[in-house]
Amino acid sequence: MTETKIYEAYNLLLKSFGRQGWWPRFDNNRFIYNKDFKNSKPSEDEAFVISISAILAQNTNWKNVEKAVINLNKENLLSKEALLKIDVGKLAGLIKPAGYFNQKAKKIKEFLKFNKEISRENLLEIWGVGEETADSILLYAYNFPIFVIDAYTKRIFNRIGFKLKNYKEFQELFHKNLVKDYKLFNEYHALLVELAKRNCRKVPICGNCPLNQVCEKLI
DNA sequence: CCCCAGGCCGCGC
DNA sequence: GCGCGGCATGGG
Repeated sequence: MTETKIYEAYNLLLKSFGRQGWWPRFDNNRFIYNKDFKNSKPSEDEAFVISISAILAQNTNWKNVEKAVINLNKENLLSKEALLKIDVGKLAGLIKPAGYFNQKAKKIKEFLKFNKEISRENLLEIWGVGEETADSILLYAYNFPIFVIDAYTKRIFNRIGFKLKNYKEFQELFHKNLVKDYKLFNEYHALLVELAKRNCRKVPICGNCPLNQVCEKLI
């Protein structure tokens, strides 16, 4: 049964990897994972940094995102007011380590203009914010119970045996078969990212995969 | 040298 | 609506 399998996969991942503590909070010039999972709602300042880092993380290694955020922090630029004051070229130079720096500088500038109510529909109107970035902001910065789908999620669940294609289909799979609990969605997505890094890579390493008992291995 | 990374946009069809 | 090229640094 689909529902059982999705919960089972979650429990296996959690047992195997433990809590991931996403989204890491930026404090004292470094990112910290909340492994003890206090899970308090991020402050407005924290939500802003999460949102900016979600844009920087697009198709980019997280370590490079950290470098870019540290560059911004050293210039005291981790606030909407401060970022509004600098020009897009200067911003691009500071976020260089995150890659696509010209595009991302423009995307951040567009995000700074956003002044509507936080909702999926409104976030998607921002140039540079697509479905995954919008959902990441909603879930991790504002604790909306919205499941984040990324390339890893698609890869993993296609291998396990769900033959789905687009973002919407994958998201419905989780929304229809899990209780809408932001803590569950938070942890599940983070665990999937970890699985993709350790085992379910493009060329998979299946030997010690925690999901072997629920995977069809149709590779 | 290669490939990949916590995607998105603009375009052609 | 779908596929594809462009965007780009840093690590393995």
